[in-house]
Amino acid sequence: MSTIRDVARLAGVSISTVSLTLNHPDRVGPETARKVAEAARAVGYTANPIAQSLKRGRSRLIGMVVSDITNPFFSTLLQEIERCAMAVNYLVIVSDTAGSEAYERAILGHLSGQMVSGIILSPCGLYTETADHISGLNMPLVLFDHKLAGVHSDYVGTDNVLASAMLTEHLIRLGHRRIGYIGGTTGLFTAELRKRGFYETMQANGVPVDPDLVLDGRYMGQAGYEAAMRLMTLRSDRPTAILAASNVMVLGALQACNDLSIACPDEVSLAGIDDVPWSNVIRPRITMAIQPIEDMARIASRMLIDRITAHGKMDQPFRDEILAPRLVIGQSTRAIIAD
Amino acid sequence: MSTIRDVARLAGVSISTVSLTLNHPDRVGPETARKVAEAARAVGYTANPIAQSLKRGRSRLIGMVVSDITNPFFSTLLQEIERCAMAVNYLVIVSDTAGSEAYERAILGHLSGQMVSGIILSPCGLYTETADHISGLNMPLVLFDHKLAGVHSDYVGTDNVLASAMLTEHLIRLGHRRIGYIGGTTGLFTAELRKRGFYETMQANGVPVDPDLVLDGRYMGQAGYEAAMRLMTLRSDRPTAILAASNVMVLGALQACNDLSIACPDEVSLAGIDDVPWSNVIRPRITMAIQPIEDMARIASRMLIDRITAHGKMDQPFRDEILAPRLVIGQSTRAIIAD
DNA sequence: AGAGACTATCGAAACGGTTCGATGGGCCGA
DNA sequence: TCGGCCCATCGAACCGTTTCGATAGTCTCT
Repeated sequence: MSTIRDVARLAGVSISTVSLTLNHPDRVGPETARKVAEAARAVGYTANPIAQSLKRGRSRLIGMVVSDITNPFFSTLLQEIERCAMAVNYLVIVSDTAGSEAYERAILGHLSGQMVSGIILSPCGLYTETADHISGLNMPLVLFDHKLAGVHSDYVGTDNVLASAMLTEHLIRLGHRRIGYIGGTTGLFTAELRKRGFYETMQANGVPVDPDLVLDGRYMGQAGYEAAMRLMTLRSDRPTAILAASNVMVLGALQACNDLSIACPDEVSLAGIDDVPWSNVIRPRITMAIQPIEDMARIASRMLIDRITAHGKMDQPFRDEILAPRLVIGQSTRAIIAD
Repeated sequence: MSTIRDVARLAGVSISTVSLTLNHPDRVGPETARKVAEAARAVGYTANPIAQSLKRGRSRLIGMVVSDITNPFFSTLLQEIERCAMAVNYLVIVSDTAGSEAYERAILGHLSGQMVSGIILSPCGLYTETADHISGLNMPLVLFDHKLAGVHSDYVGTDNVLASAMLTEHLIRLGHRRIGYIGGTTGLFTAELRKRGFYETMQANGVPVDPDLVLDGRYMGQAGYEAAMRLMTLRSDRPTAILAASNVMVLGALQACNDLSIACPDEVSLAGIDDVPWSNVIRPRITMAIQPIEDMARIASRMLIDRITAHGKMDQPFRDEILAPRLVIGQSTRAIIAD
């Protein structure tokens, strides 16, 4: 690999002039600029990013930290981020915390060690005390999906209360009154909001919530399956509909119903938040409140890039961007025949 | 952030001694080692990875390049790689080429600029002439899924011929003779092998292949959908079974059948290579030749890490690791009733 | 006791850039 | 014609490490 020295020698100027030419073209003479450009091309020069990072104190890398990259919600996010980042010559380091808060802290440490220019984080924990560890990183940060109390940063998410409210309303309109709820990890930002949407809508419609029908599915397919199993095998009367707080949990619930030979939607209605991969070939087609993931990803990338390029002027106020989910009615929910 | 100088000052030794202590503990006196360790802990020292990279000529990063990170096949790969990498203190840069060969070359250039220690690449192109560009990178490289002629490196993949042969055999045993084939991108490594498995098995069983029934689905869901549409609306007698060379294409085909109100498996049998996301809630359950992706990912990671740590001793012969796919029979294929 | 081998430590030179302050030449107005 | 200013260019310091060669000091063997 050729270095800046090679270019300087060939162009007959000093290395500082070469650097100047490359970084601030307006501050060198036209003749010099030409010579340098030519020499650079001749030796096939590209600045060494590592050396630049060392000197500048940050690299052309951005970090993305999520809890499960296998979830299409996040892999789509990654795809979009990577596209946006590459467009401005950044590479993306991604890390999957598998839901471990300790791992997440370690990763964030590593990323800041690599002097990444910014981070997109979809946090996985409750963060009673880790919040300041995160703000202590002191670099452009965009929170995604989950918001953290005590962390000042940009944020992109959907209206979680609205998402579950829409689905709950839909189920109630179909005549359901015994509605089971499989929630996300208790205490988690989105989980609490979604649960609130459920409770509020039930209450607003005068439908009582049976506490026995509200379970924690920890945002995991397996736990969703188990929760649905529990709900559908209740001794007393089981629910006529189940609302699950995430895509993997609703699929787990569907699986449970299949295994129990309980027909959906004939015997139980199923609905969930988030899009489901390959939703159009899953039978029955699930009724969902879809998060506009592509838009969210694009906005998050934009926000981060803006923060990075505006670094130094950190005075700009932080923004919350909250998008509305879209209700898509499938065949997994239907009106109750008799009471 | 504290530097090696802070440690040296506090420990009362030179910076080279600190470096020596940290990198070659056996070559310093026990007393010095203690002092340095203590000082390092006191100031909370962590070596700056960027500076190390610059000096050492490579970073603790590894690159992963795939054609579609949204495909669960690749996101699972990523998850596994990231786990293995973190275990030995490497971070992973991932890039999605969206199937563009030019983009892929650009990415590889960027990665080598970042001095990554190694790359896992699942190439997307035909590479008539790009092969040497890749070998020119001259760094540990593991090829995944697709093998490249002319590139000497480790390789992990499944037995592609076997995969399609198993499925073809299965269909023939069920009595199918008019079997449609939706292949991957023509010319691509895996696509050609899979097609070969199909042809060979047909021939071995004395079943003629109708060229009109063999289409190119370019490994994409949409193209798979269109190909299936074409097959199922043929004027002359349409196939009684379709074999698709990838997960997304078989789902596209299923979608096409649904849209045409052609019942699967009653009117047409469907089978495909690769696991399908959420296969257990897709109705009918697809008959598949599943690649053992977790194993493949683990092996690929292992290979790469081994290469990296053994760098310098590049004399070790390159290995091909070819795993057998597993045939999983679902409800999407069934015996033909009458001829 | 002194030569030679070995050990522990150190100073200095890289790695490949960026950037600050200095330098000198050309141009302006007085 | 001369002082002051601006502009283009340059040298040197620095970012935080690693590593090579040098330098003492210690030990061993004759």
